[in-house]
Amino acid sequence: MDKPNEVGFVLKQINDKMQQLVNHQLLPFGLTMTQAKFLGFLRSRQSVVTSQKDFETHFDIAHTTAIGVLRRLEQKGLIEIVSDPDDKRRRLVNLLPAEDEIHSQVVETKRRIDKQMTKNMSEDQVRELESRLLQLHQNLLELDE
Amino acid sequence: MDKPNEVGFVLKQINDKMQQLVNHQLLPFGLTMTQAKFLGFLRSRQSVVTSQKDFETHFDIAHTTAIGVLRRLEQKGLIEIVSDPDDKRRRLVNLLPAEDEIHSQVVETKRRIDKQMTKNMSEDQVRELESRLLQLHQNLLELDE
DNA sequence: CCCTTATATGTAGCGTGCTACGCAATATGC
DNA sequence: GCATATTGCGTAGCACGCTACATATAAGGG
Repeated sequence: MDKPNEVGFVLKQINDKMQQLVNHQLLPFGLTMTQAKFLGFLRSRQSVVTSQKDFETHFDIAHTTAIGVLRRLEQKGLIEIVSDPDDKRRRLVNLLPAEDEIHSQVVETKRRIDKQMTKNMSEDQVRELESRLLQLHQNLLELDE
Repeated sequence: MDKPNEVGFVLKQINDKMQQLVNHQLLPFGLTMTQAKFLGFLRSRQSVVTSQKDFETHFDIAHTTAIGVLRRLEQKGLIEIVSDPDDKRRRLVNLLPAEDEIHSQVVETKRRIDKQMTKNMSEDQVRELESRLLQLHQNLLELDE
């Protein structure tokens, strides 16, 4: 019998561990990995009006997932969610000043862990890894029709 | 500003999509990806007595997570959980005959998705990818003390 | 213009990760 | 042998994925 593919197994192990570590390191800021990523995305679009839908599209998640994360960020006073007067279906998401105070530390934390993950690989190797992973992701999306 | 590391982002995208696809393909059997992995592990140890603790160790998960998954498998009549007479702290997990009936189809499903994930890579490239991922995993475990 | 369809958001409820905390049984140290 | 530490399992409760179903608004077709 041919050796079973270990890639899927390892991918999950890595993902779980990464999330666990990032969550732990973000504890001082009262944030989770997902919440930090949401804030990072929002910040990258500071000049663009952003609705809940944009989070779903960017992260490829179910809309209900986005609602939950955004609600928690709102409760922490880091964002506000307001109705769009031009399209009453849409709910727009805005950063609040409170996010400014933690932003740079959160970014630094994420950068530190990213560095550690690939610390003993050359730039070329990281690029190679990244492209293989994107390929793999593409293969999965195909199955999704 | 240097380009942020995309590896972590893509890893999560892949993992979410993989889980979603596997869960969908296992729907006919009433199983989830995690449940199928638990059954696979249990089957690989048919000659060895296996306790709940062994699942925690093998998958590197919190013991509470294992309890939940095992309980659902028990409710489906695929496994049984019994006390160890030699060490009353331990709870032993046994496969039930009902699992036999779906086993081969579940394995085939997992193999099919594994194949698809790496379909346009050579054996060498898959091995290379796997070793990079293991390295990355190791780097994360270091941070974990 | 109305009717239908598509879009954006919402609630409810589940699976699987986690932490915090507690109990009982075993192992260990003096 | 007894006190203490460790181990294995348990409950409770949270975050974040998901699906199924519902609602309101907007867009489009005739």
